[in-house]
Amino acid sequence: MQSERIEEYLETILYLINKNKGPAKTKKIADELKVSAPSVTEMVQKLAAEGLVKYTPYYGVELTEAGAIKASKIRRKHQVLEKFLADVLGVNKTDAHKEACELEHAVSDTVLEQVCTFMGHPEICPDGNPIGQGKCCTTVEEQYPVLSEMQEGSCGIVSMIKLPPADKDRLISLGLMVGESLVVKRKQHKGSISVLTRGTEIALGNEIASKIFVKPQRMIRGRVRRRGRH
Amino acid sequence: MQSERIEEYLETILYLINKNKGPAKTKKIADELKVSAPSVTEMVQKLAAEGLVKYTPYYGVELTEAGAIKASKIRRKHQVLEKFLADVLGVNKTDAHKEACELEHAVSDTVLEQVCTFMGHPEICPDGNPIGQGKCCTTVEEQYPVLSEMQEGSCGIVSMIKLPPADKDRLISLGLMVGESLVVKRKQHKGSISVLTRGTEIALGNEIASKIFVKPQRMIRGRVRRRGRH
DNA sequence: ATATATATTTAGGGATGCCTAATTAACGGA
DNA sequence: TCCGTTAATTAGGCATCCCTAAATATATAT
Repeated sequence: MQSERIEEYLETILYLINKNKGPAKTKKIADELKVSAPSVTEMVQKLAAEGLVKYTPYYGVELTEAGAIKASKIRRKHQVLEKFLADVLGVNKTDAHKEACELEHAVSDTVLEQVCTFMGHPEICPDGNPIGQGKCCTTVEEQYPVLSEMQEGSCGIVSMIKLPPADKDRLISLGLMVGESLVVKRKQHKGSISVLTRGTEIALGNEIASKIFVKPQRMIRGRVRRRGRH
Repeated sequence: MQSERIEEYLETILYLINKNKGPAKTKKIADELKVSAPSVTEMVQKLAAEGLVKYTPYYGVELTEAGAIKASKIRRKHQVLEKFLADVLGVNKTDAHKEACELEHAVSDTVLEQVCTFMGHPEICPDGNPIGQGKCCTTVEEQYPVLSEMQEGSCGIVSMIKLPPADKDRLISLGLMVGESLVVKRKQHKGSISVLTRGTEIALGNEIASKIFVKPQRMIRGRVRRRGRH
């Protein structure tokens, strides 16, 4: 497994390219990573030798296909972790960003997906940028039914809610959030649906219900096991 | 900030000392860390120079006070993270252990406490060993009231449940778990108490209620904000 | 166009943490 | 006790990633 320094450089290069809409310059990279310019030149030559960047001396650094993929992966890792730290653990934004920088290199791909799934595949990072989609995100979208398509009596666990924050908050205040188990009570006219969550029955219109992805579950003694019980 | 390699060595040395009830031998450390024996000798000399271990050539390595403290901290980090991975994210035990090995060096002290708090200051690691207490754990115990001491009408968030797993599970099935908000409805004779959680009223005996630590909260529009809403 | 400032690269080293090979110390059985 | 085996250490090197100083290329202003 290669150095986490490579990841750091790639991530920075991607960031600078996006920011300046042009090749990443040696000095900018050096400033960003708080290393000297010669260190950057050296590392960039190494990255070029590994086929991760295209390096044109005195011009700047561009990402190759392979480099861009790697960089995007790390960026996604960073964002998912930042979101997790801020939203789940309540770390403040500034710290969350810094901590995510450290963690992004230590978290495996598998665990990252599990973190993402735990949060219901969030779409926006606390820093305001959209979070890149991962395999786990598309799997949910492609393979899990939306609430409005579920049959009466079936049950499952809310896995993703693809709604704007305001709607999400409203659902949360009704007790319907990612990770929560639910049972479909009644399907009504025009796609409306009523579901049971933790003893409360909620009625949802089709526009809402068609944006809630649910992982189907078997019923266990009248109660669906909730994940994350500690 | 010093190398994460030092942390790895210290953790291993602590592990071996506990396991063999004697000084950690060079070869054992080498095997454990999958490095050569000379690498161990070298690093151990460095650790000794920094006052973290007592190193007696041909005899073995012991931890100094400072080294033991550092090692215990890392051990605790590892355990809390392992618990988190296994219980919250659902990573299998073997993987959880491996992943925790990577993460333990990247997670800051602050974030670790927040992870610990999120889980309600667990006492046992999935590996079966007891988890060392941190500052956050003792704070809860010393500063937060237990449920049985709370006044009628007061509310808060369940922060720690100091009960055996079986009792915990029973509470979970009643909807009472760490992170859940509750309102004290009625205090009854002999320390019994009834609480409202998510619309359900639960009655608890004193033995149980006196082991549930609650972080007091102000009521917000009739509903206590739940942490970790994503 | 040219002088000056800035960016970049080359040259030469240093710290860290790992390795193999060779040497030396400790241990256990005949 | 002595010898062979195993463990530990010393010696010498390598890869990674960083640095400063000096040289060179580029950009800017007059």
